[in-house]
Order: sequence, then C-alpha cells, then structure tokens
Amino acid sequence: MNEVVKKKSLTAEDWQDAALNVIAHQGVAAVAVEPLARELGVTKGSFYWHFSNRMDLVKQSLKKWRLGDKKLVEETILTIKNPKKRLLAWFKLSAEPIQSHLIYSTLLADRSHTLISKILKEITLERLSHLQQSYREMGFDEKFAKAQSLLAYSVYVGFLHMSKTLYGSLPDSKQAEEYAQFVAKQLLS
Amino acid sequence: MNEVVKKKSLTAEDWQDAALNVIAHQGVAAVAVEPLARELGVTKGSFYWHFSNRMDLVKQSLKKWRLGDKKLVEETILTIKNPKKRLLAWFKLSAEPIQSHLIYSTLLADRSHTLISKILKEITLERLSHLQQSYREMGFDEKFAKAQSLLAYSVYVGFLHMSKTLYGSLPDSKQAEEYAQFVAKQLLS
DNA sequence: ATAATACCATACGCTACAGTATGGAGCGGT
DNA sequence: ACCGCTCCATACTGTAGCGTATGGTATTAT
Repeated sequence: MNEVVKKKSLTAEDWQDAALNVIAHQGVAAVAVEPLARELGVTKGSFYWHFSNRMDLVKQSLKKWRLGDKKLVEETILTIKNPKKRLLAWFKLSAEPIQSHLIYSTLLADRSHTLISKILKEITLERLSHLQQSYREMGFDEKFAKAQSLLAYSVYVGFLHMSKTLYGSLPDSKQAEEYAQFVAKQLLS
Repeated sequence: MNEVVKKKSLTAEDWQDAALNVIAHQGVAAVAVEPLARELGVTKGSFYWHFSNRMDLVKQSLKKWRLGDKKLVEETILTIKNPKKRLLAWFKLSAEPIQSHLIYSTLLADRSHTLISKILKEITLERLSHLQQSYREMGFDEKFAKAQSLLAYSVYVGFLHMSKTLYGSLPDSKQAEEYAQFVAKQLLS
C-alpha cells in the first residue's frame, strides 16, 4: 500500500526508521520490539536477527538520526559564508516542521538512559558552538556571543515544545516563516 | 529518617508528592504503583485504598501541581503593579530551580495521554496571556506583544530543557540571576 | 468494652513485553 | 541438485506491573 515496491525482507534501517518515528511521537520508552514488529508486519524473530536487543535498536536509531541531522546542517547552513545570513537560515530551518526536530525535543525531556543524556549534551554543545561562532563573526565579543547564542538556542528548543503543545504539531511553512522573521529581528540585530 | 515525625499512615497527598517527584525526573510513564509503594514503605493495598487506579493518581497529582504553581505565580508575580517589574520578576522566577518547572518541562514532551495535552495547552495559554498583558501594559501594540510574549515564553521553556541537558539540573541561584538579567535586557527593552 | 471505620498486607489472576531456542522457507552459488 | 546463508515464524521462559479480593490490625466513636 504505502510502498511502491513491496519488499520481501526488512533491513536494519527499516527498523531504525520505525523506531525513530516512535521516538519522535511517543518517546524512547515507547520503543518496544513486539509492537514495532506488528507494525512492520513481521514477528520479533526478525528483530533479533538484526539487533541484539532493544537498547541496541535505540542506539543505532539515534546514531542514524544524528548523522542525518548533521549532514543536513552542514549542507544547508554551514556552507553559507555570511554569518548573519547563516544565522537567519538556521532560524528558518529551526521552525521547519521536520521529524528531526521532533526527535530532538522529545529526547530533551527523556531521562531514561545515560546514553541519551550523553548524546544530547554533545549535540547541544555542538550547535551552541556554531551559533556562538556566527555571532562572533558578526563582530560581537565573546561574552555577548555566548549569552546570545544560548538565548537563541533556548528560543529554538522552547518553540519546538510550544508548537507541539499548542497545535499538536509543528507550524506550517507560512507560520514558520513569519515567526523566524520575528525572531531574527529580535535576536539578530 | 527523613521525617521528623514518623507518621503511622499515609495520606493521598503523600502519594501525590511521590508521584510528582517521579514525574519531574522520569516522566509520567514512570509513575508505577508498585515501585511507588516500595518507595513509601507500604504495599499497593494502601494505594488502592486512596486511589481508584494509576491514572487517577496522575490526574490528582497534576491537579495539585497546577494549583500550587498557580498560587505561587499569583502571589509573587501578579501582585506586582509595574508591568516591567512584573516581567522581570517572572524572568527571575523562570530561572529558579524549583520542582514545578521540572514537571512542566517534562510534561511538554509527554504525548502519552490526551489529559496531559489538554492540561498543558490550558496552562501554556494562560501564561502566554499574562505575559502578553504585561507587554501591552508596557505600551506595545497587540501584535508585537503577542509575538514578543511567545518569544519570551519560548526562552523560558527552552532554557528549562537546556539546563537539564547541559548541567543535569537547573542552574544555581547565581547563574539563574545572571541569565535572567541578560534575557530581560534582550527581551524587555 | 465493643462496634465501626480507616488503613494496609497478602495472595491471586492477567497482560504485555524482553529475550532465547529452534526450525524452516527461499535464495544464490557451485 | 545440493549446500549454506539470509531472513523470519513459532514456541517457549521469565519478569514487571495492573487491578481485585479478602482478611487483619489499629484507631476512633459510642
């Protein structure tokens, strides 16, 4: 139905994609082997061939998510030379309704495993770092760039949660565009 | 040990407090009857005398949390006449390391039950409303006040999550004070 | 003192899921 | 045509938690 080509066998990535979808909408705790198997139309006999256990799936799924997100940012944001334009592009991307953001915001409230805390800390510091770098390139001093990037990133994180809470989903493209413009005006000048 | 006066029997509030503590640190999904009973030094025979089921506990716990938070804001924030000072006080309170904030930020990523979504939506809109009101009283027009309050509230929510992620807990009083000052400078002038 | 009520322990059945063990279908290589 | 590998189904065991049923103890009321 959903697939154009009906596959005969599943790959590890199929399981990871299904897991990431669950994480995005219900959190890591909701990633369960048997329900996922049912959803994919197989039994857990398949699962334990591809993965050693439940946490292994979570681990590899998050790895895939992280790589995909990194690639996206590197290609669409970090390639922009002008720091102000780069920040603006980041604000716009931040308000875009993509799964990656949902996963991130869900993980931010998850305290179920130290692995997750570790990954989150790394990612967050990475992102703060490149925001700070952009502010510095704009000519602001170290201290201001640090505080301002923390502020900007807080807006990003906060908005993700607000969107889910107030609308049940991320805003559509038009709303996102408008909000990004306002945020940029307040935090970029 | 922890109690000065060793109580002979538990009250419903004892269960609610224990539940709120779990919600703050591990989320609603982690609220389980038997583990809580063990923690409180009783069996679930006690629990099912005080509550009809697990969700009943969650429901009443969140009700208690909500009332307590409302009372706190009404007494320490809404009593301030000057809108600018009122907003500043709110910023400071927002960065304070209290359990109420932890609970709120945890719930924001919880999609386990429609009850929670409903409560969150109400609370968030309430808070946005009084922020917007303060900005209006400062002289800003309707549209700006709305966008700015959304921005400010996003910072609040985002900062909560960032704190947990980067430090494992909310910042101490000194850091909170500094950050609140910076935020106020950026969002209050 | 006795009866009622509040509070809790114990023991039970039930379900969902984790993980293992094993067998089997289908396919490519030779 | 047979072998071996990939992928999955089936059938277990084990555990954790939900909710119920019922009996027991301690406190309070009368």
